Amino acid sequence: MYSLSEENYLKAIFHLQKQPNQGVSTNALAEQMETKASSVTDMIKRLSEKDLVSYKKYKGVKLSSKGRNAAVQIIRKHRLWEVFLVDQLNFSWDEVHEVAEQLEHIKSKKLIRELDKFLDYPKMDPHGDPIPDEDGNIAVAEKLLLNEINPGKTTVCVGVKDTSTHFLKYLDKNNIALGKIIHIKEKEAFDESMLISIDHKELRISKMVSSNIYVKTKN
Amino acid sequence: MYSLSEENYLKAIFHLQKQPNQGVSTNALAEQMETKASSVTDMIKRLSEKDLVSYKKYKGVKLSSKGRNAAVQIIRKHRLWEVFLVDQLNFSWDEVHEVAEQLEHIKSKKLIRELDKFLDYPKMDPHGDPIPDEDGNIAVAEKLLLNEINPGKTTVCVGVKDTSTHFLKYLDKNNIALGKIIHIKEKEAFDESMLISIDHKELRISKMVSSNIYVKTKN
DNA sequence: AAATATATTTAGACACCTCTAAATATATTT
DNA sequence: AAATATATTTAGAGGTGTCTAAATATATTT
Ligand SMILES: [Mn+2]
Ligand SMILES: [Mn+2]
Ligand SMILES: [Mn+2]
Ligand SMILES: [Mn+2]
Repeated sequence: MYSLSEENYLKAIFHLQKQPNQGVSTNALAEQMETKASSVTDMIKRLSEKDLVSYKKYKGVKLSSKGRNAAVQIIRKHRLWEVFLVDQLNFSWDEVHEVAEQLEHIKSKKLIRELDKFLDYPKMDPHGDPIPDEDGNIAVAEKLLLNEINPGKTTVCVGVKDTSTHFLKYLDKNNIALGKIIHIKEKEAFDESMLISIDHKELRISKMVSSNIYVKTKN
Repeated sequence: MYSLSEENYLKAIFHLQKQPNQGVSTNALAEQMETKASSVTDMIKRLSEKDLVSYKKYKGVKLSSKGRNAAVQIIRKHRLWEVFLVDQLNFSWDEVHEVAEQLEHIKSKKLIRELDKFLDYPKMDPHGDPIPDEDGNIAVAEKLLLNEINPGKTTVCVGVKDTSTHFLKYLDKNNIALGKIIHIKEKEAFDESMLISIDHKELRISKMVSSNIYVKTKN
């Protein structure tokens, strides 16, 4: 199939292409891949050769449907493995990403199908991200960033945007987790910090924090 | 740590070095790795550079203790994953090897420790091979090849030498599996074929078969 | 519109791992 | 011991994926 490197590029392009439906820039891709722009250009040409992306010089890359499909399958595997690690192997949500980055490249249809069954067909990974189904469909959850919600509202935490160990550990320390009820008491105008309450305890969080927590407003 | 290729070479050397305690020949290694002798020589030099093997031109390679340790850890991972696939994910013993070949290269101490715990510290893989412990110790089972046993004896199947899909499927078809009681009724002198009984049913097997089944004599 | 800054590509190199063909060393026959 | 066969290494090359430095294209300022 595709090489480890190719798979990682496809995934990176997919993630970057999310918001705008236009081409992903070489520089953005270089940053995501932690490599140099020139290396990206090289790889893009190879991917283009294999019809995994469409590429016009200086205009960025877009995934072809073939490329998108490959990317989604890798993301499916990544997220299923993350569920496995947390639910079955006692990993915490800040420890899984690195290992899942490796496991997502294992090639075996049967493996991933059986893993899915074994985990009882989970819909979400430990960070609240949806798990694509076998056909590549991804459920779009109605979720908003906490910093966009007005004071007075009560919400449920349904995901995180930043999935870095640092951020996740901060959340653990402050009792913020998926499913937790977050009530917004105040929003400071000048720095957009918030006073929230979780488990009947008050907590002040910066915009940096509130803009990385996904919530669903609770009726 | 080590590259995928390096790990596969280390494992191959380990397996070939088993019987004799002398160097593994370039050609033997080339065959095992399904590659060319010249490629082997190249790689051996790199492994030697990293003190993973000792190498004298024209005299073959031996694993250093560093190399042996690396090899054993990979084998530990391979066999633990095989147990996982069979016990938890409904794989049959002839399907696991290919996937385990990939999974054995995943790098995570915690993963393998938790997997071991999750599987309740298995001692054997689905083919009856011992799983090395965390320190690299490998239990030596008392086992003999079926073709070395005399007629009249009753034995238990404890392992297989050939782990190819073909052979394992043949065994499935004939109800031969780990733990099965095998009674030896006759041994034909001229072709060393055997008449055995399993589950009260008689079966004639060739030397090719009997010399790939490990058994333990039953009292 | 020209000048400047930024983004992207190209050129040339290198590490890793593989290959074929040729050279050399070791083992086996005669 | 010489001849032959086999095993191993060396030489030279290619693919993948990366890098730095230089060239070129696009975007932003003035
Ligand atoms: Mn992840
Ligand atoms: Mn995730
Ligand atoms: Mn195996
Ligand atoms: Mn096995």
